[in-house]
Amino acid sequence: MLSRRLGKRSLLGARVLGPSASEVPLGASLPLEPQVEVPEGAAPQPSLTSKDPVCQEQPKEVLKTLGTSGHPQVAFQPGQKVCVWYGGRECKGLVEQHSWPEDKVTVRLLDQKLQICCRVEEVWLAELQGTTSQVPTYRPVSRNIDVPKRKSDAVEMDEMMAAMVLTSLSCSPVVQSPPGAEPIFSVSRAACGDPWKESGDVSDSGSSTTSGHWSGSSGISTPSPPHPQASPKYLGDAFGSPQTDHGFETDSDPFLLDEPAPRKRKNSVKVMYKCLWPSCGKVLRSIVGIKRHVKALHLGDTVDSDQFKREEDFYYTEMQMKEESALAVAAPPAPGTPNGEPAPTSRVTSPSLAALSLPPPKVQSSGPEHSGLESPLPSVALSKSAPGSFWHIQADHAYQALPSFQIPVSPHIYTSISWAAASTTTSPLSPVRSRSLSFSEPQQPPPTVKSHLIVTSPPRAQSSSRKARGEAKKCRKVYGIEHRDQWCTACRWKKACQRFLD
DNA sequence: GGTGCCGGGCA
DNA sequence: TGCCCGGCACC
Repeated sequence: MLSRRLGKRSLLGARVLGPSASEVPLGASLPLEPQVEVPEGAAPQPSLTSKDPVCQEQPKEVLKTLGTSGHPQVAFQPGQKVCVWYGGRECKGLVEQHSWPEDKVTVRLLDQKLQICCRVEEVWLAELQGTTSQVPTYRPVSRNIDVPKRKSDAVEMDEMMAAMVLTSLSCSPVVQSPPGAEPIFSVSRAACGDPWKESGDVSDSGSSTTSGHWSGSSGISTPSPPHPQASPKYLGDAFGSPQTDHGFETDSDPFLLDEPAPRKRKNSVKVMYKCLWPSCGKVLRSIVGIKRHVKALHLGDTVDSDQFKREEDFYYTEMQMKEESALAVAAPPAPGTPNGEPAPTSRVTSPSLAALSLPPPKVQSSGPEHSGLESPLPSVALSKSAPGSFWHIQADHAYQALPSFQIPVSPHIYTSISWAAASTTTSPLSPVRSRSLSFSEPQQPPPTVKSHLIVTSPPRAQSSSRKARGEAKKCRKVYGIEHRDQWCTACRWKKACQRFLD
């Protein structure tokens, strides 16, 4: 499960070049190979020769990124009946010529009176069709995943969004492909006619791949395209409007209306989730939202097969960004300015890492949620006025800011924080009294550990959540309600009195 | 019921 | 962050 999750969650898995079909059986997990190899190795260029004008009419549906690493091929004989993928469907034809050095087969289509030139792996014997053992190594459907037809301007958005995704992923320790890889890919894809664009309606009926989303064969393996039944709103949102498709979405997302917005009172680090779907990059604030986004927009809502369940888990990544960065993200960068790319300040987990780090939102919540008294802040330098009021000021400051370990009771006497019982018989404002502070010490283990350190600690409240009522008089009692203005700030705010600490 | 104060809302 | 208050537990 985990391995599967890791593999799926990996963005590399979203768009990687795996070995050819002969090297990896169908259904096997894809190896993590940087996508940057696309332009280098098996050239993702048309697999057909350009010498034959007919070849230039080769259907663009045919995936053009087949690996050429020499896997065994069938030797086609002239006149042999074969099947070839053409025009989005299988066509029967006769082998005209099989050029071994080029691994090309010239096939004359029977029904279209055409002669096409294609790779060996794109051709399979007609008489073997239907037998599983001889399923041709090239099945376009399994490698060229359906993508809905796009408008022409979608190409620009593709590049932009791809750059966004890649930029964010460039921080990943797993992905090390240079940032230029993705644009190269996009450009080449666009240059070669954008096979995504025209292959949207290719049926997957003949494919026996495991999930339909992932191909075990070579070539540009991409996840399944947006489901054609996805709501038009989201289709338009994701593909139609570059202005709004920077992947940033606030809680106005109707999908998120039913989930509580995370408290942003104290958390400075915000966890956001970014869709890793190619050319999407949508960023949502909640895991549920991103899952729904992936599911609804990319995987398709109506898919009910088990193989698609929780598939959306693998198409988003977790980002932790500072609050201001998150706000900056909320404002879409100007189109065409790559520097407007949201820069997660903390980290961007690769999909695989994100899988390990889930559930993420609690990661760094401990610090801000702690009360100020438990925060290991440095001593607050105080330059207060009269020594007589020093304690008062210090006490009040202790609530508003943070007390140091040694609280100056007077200019010469410091009271160390301890759990020792305080003498309540002394005058509350005596500058020489010994005082103990009952609030928790910073940088200390939980009270269970502390309790054995101080034998004389007063009985604490059994409830750890609520502080025991102190024995000392509080401002309310000392000054009375009529002199509320003389109370310490904490008392005025109905907080734990910081002037008459227990 | 009075009091202390935690938790949370609001500006 | 400062200020305020509801509500709860303790006395």
